[in-house]
Amino acid sequence: MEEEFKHRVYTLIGSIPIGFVATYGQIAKLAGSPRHARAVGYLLKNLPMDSALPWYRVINGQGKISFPEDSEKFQEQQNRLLAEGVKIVSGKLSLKVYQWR
DNA sequence: GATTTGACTCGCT
DNA sequence: CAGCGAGCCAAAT
Repeated sequence: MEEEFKHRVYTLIGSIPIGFVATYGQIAKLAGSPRHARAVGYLLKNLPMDSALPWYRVINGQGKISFPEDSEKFQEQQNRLLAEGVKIVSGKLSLKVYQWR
C-alpha cells in the first residue's frame, strides 16, 4: 500500500473543521488520487477504534452517511456529528461540506 | 499473482 | 426526482 497516500488521507481528515464534513471522493482527490474514493473508505474501515481520527466527518458524494440507517455504525456516526455541533434541518442532518479553500 | 470486495461516483432510465 | 447499473481502482485474501 502507498504509505504516503494513507498519511495524506489521515492528515486531511484530521484537518476537517468541527461542524463540517468531507466526501470520500474529495479526500481521495486532495490526497493525490481522484479515483480512489473507495480506498479512502477502506482505510477508514480498518482504523483502530482508539484512533483520534474524526472518521465520522467523512461522508459519501450524496452528502449522506454511507451506512444503512438501522446500523449501529450509522447511529454512532450521526451521534458523534450531532455532538460536534451539526444540527438537524427538516429531519435531516445539516452537513456542510468542507472546501479546503 | 489472480480474484474478490467495497464506509464511492456518476450517468442513464 | 428516485432507482439501478456499470465503471473505477486500491486493498485484502
